[in-house]
Amino acid sequence: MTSVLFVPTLDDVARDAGVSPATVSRALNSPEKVSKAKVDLIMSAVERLGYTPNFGARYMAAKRTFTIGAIIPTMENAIFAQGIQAFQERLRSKGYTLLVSSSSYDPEVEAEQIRALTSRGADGILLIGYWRDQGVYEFLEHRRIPVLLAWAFAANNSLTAIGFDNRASMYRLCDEVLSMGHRKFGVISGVAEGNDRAANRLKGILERLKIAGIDVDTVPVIETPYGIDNGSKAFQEMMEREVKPTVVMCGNDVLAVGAMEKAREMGLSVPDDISITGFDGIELARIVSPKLTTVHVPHGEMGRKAADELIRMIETGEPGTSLELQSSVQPGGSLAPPNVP
Amino acid sequence: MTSVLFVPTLDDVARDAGVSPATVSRALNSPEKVSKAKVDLIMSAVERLGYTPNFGARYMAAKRTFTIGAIIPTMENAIFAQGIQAFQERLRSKGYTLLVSSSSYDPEVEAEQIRALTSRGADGILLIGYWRDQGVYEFLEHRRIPVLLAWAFAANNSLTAIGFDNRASMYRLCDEVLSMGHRKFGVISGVAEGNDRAANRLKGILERLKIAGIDVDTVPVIETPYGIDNGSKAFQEMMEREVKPTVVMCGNDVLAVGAMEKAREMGLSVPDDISITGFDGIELARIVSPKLTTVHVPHGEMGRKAADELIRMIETGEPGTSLELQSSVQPGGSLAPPNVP
DNA sequence: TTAACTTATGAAAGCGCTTTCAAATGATTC
DNA sequence: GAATCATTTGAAAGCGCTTTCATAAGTTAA
Repeated sequence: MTSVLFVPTLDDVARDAGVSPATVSRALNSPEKVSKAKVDLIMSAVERLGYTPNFGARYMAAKRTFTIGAIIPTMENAIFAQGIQAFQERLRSKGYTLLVSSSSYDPEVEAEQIRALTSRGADGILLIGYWRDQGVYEFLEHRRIPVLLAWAFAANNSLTAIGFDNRASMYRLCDEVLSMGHRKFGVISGVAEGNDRAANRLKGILERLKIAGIDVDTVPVIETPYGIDNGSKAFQEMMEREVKPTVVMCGNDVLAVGAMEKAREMGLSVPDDISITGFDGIELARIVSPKLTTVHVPHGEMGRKAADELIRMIETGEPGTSLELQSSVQPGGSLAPPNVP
Repeated sequence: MTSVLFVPTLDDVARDAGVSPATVSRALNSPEKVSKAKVDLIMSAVERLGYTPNFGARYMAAKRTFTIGAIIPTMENAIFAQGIQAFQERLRSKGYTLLVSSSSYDPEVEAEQIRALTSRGADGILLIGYWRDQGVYEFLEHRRIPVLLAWAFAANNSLTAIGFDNRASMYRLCDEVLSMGHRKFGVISGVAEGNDRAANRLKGILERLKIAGIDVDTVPVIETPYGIDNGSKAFQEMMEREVKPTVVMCGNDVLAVGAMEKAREMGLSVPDDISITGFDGIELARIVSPKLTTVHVPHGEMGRKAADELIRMIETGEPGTSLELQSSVQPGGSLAPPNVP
């Protein structure tokens, strides 16, 4: 039961409706320029034939596809999920389609995806964080493809970003931890190389500790890719060392939850024996017990604002305006004053 | 510092290399048809000019884009992450680009995304599960776009699928639970309407219970969207009822983990006071304590095989071959015999 | 009624690529 | 050395759309 292969084109619609292709095109893209009667006629022909525009052709003729690309480092865990979801919903409500790729934290792959997306006519692109080869930015600038960065914000950077200050956010959380009386820290960080978010979070901790008069060189820091398992492994490694910390600050919630589970497994009570903190404020952080003390990031707001701004850049051709969003410390039971034995 | 807007075309490359556009096209797409000397000449021109093909034009001329689309119900939790990651890696290794959209479990949105992806020239499409409006399949068949379904497998269905039998998998897990001696069941299912995976998992449980002589009508079933929080809420609701189950079987790991956390919060010990099971075998299931008894699904294998088969369908034009993968019960500490008081 | 605008429509060019077809070149055979 | 065949190349058509430009039709003003 194979149907006849006939994919209707705009010309077919025109013929069917008894008008010219130009009129069909206008009826579809700017109906206010076409008489009401013809619009109706054309729309019913579209319906009848099951016409869908060919975006390749549309792109060639108009250089517009109403498609926006986003490249995220990973889909493996939920750190980007909520923000991207909000981003997509907002785009959709404004008539744009979001296409997502993931780069597995590999700069080569990311560069390739960027080329793929622009070759396929993306009107604009969302990327995560700042750090990437300068050539990538030159390529995009050269092609006049609007780019917006999210999940990070740096005041003195000319690139358009809508995000939060990872360093300052972690700095404030560290404040909180210090105010509880902790002096013996451990850090489980994401891989900082090539990842400005991870690097800045780490920096935020170390800067604050230095100011607190703590010898930063003695603070154990383990870098590991985001992942629950990796958090567990890193925590175990850290607790097997000579000097044990009273608090372990983790680069994100996923690592922190891994650490918490390992602590439980090792018979350590959180927060009585050890405090643990996270970053991101994903669902997971609220659900573990005790709740994770973490940094709440306004994912939804970030996604929506990013969508609005990127569309504005695309439609006006103006340069983008960066926006810093505020994060906040989200208290949970996983952080408490250290137990002085 | 704005650079001049000059996006080189294939014609520019041809001019630069002193050959015809046809030769450039061939050098790019089937270099074996062009003399070695010219290929080198052309490649260095490509390099020098920073040429990237325009896929819109390529699609128009050749109806091929080396792009594959996948539409997954959600990115909010990790249930599809691992499989899609494997799918993407395999596609990439074969020269295809994966573009992902998420439908938020909304059939309307999914249909729209399918149209969007085909309009943009996807060579093939990956969808999750079977159930969707017949019109969608007709549309795709009519356009001759190969479709492959994953995460499900039904023997007597003509659609090509690479996945596992959700009903049978859950049936076997239920076997296991029964063999522990449980007779009082509770079920926290995903929303079954419009979701064959959720519906079949539920069916698997109820069928098995019926055979075990349990009055299925008395088994409490709560349907709720996948989400840790929702699992927690559902669990609480279930435990507040008159008759309390000794085991709660959940539609996936995310719900199960939510249930486990709520149990802990309510002061119920797992598995002493209550057993809990999941489905999927994601990282989360291994990391909670006790480990979750769940159904292990071969995500990676499924992703890779799906990529291979979809590419085969695209490149040969032949109809696809379905493949059933085997799931297995993954034992964890969350399931134990009921405590007879 | 006619001039002066507006508004609605169509003809046709062109976007950047692939591919068919024909021609040219080179290699092989008798 | 001519005939045959394989290989390499280029000219040109065409994919489905948008948009400019020109024209036709409908309004308003004089």
